[in-house]
Amino acid sequence: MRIGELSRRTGVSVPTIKYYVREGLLPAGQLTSPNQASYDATHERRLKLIRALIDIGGLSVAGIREVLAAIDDRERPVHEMLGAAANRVVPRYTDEPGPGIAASRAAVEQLIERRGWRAAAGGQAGEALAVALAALAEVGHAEFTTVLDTYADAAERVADADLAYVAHSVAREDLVESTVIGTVLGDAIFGALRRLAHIDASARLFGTLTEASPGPEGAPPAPGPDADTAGRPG
Amino acid sequence: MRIGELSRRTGVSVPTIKYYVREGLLPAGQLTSPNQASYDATHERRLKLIRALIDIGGLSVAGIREVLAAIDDRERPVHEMLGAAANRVVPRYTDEPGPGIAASRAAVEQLIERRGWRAAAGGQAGEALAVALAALAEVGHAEFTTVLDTYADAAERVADADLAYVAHSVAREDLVESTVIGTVLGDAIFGALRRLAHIDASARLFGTLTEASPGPEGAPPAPGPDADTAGRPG
DNA sequence: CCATCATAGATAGTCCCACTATCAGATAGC
DNA sequence: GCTATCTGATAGTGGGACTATCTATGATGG
Repeated sequence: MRIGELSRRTGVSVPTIKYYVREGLLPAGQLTSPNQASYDATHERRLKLIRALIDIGGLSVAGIREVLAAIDDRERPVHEMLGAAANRVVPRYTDEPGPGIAASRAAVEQLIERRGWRAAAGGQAGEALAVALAALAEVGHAEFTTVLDTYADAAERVADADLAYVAHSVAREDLVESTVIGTVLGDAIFGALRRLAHIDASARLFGTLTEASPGPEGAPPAPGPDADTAGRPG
Repeated sequence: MRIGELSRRTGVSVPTIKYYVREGLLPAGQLTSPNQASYDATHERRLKLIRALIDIGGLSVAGIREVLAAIDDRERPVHEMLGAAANRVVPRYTDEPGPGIAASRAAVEQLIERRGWRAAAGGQAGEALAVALAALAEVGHAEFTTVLDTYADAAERVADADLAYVAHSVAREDLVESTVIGTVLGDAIFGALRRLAHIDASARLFGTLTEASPGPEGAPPAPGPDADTAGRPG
């Protein structure tokens, strides 16, 4: 197919497709003449993946480039790739950590020890956790750590389910892609489920449905795009 | 205290503090003379909260403005606020949903029914879930829905823990703030825990520690900022 | 009391990111 | 032949989050 059809099938504009090719997210089409290229199903699939990572996962173009590089690198052994794919996805914390970070790191180490996890506390995920816990303490919610073990229980269940799902993949390429998708889109999905569960829990507590109530700007209760401006920039 | 000290205490530059005041995130200081204002502990706390929502939660300034408006609005009843605070946080999906969205919406409705959740499927959280599921189907991973119930189990546990934590708050203001913090920072914390659990699970499967292995760009295994560029833009 | 420093408030500028517009030259397919 | 479409390149746009600069004023310390 030519670029126009690829655009129609994916809903991504032709200039944007070219932009993704320039940025290295999407391989160029097969040139059939100096100014004509053909694209196939792999391009379509890749393009849909890119859009999902941007729209649902909130990843940046640079982040997607690294994720896709991990998917496409067939040299690395599978278990390394799994770690790498997960690592690609950790948000970066540029500014210097505050003073409470040492205590938070210790808490992370203890948690990992306590749960018997075979994971390095100093890795990216552990460090991200430590930074988040330190921030929590900074805003006066150090008490929140009391729920950490419940969170960890839930995370274990989710991780086991993810691994079981990923294990279905036959081809190695599928396996890594499944990991990426499970990690990135799984975050979004779990976040939505968590919010639904919050709504249910507070409904049980307070006896009212709260989700459909319009906010200050009068968000419609019906499905569809609304005026909400919170969230991760696309 | 004056603005300089506020800046020193929070690590936020003076022009940035002024910017937050302009943007309505932070109340202006109490003017003691035409060109002199004093700030107190509430400003410091609020500023730290803003930075946490930006750095850890990845919220935009516009999103934070709405979240803080919900916190500061003392008129709304508590249970509405809980829903609103959660709603503020749902990412927006601007582009038109694909053709599979109808099936995904039905799946969400069934899930809510199945779990007996008192939540509207058409609300923001439900719609976000439907969009994410539709995207999953688009990239050929419709099978992922088989783990949905496991995710929902985990989400229920997390939500119960969150509510129990929030119930500790005595003052109504604290209650809403706890909800916001729990929702936004809790997402980040759970995400990090999930990644640690992934690492552990794949270590158990493949017998290797994968987290500390350097990526393609040679990310350091030690704590501290690194070259990773993936993640939510700040 | 005066020099030096910090401050309020305002406006303009910067940098990055994710596109988007325009163009020239060439080709597809009728 | 004619028109819609394409490639490849370069430049421009709009939004977001700051950041720099400036003026006029007040605070502080010797």
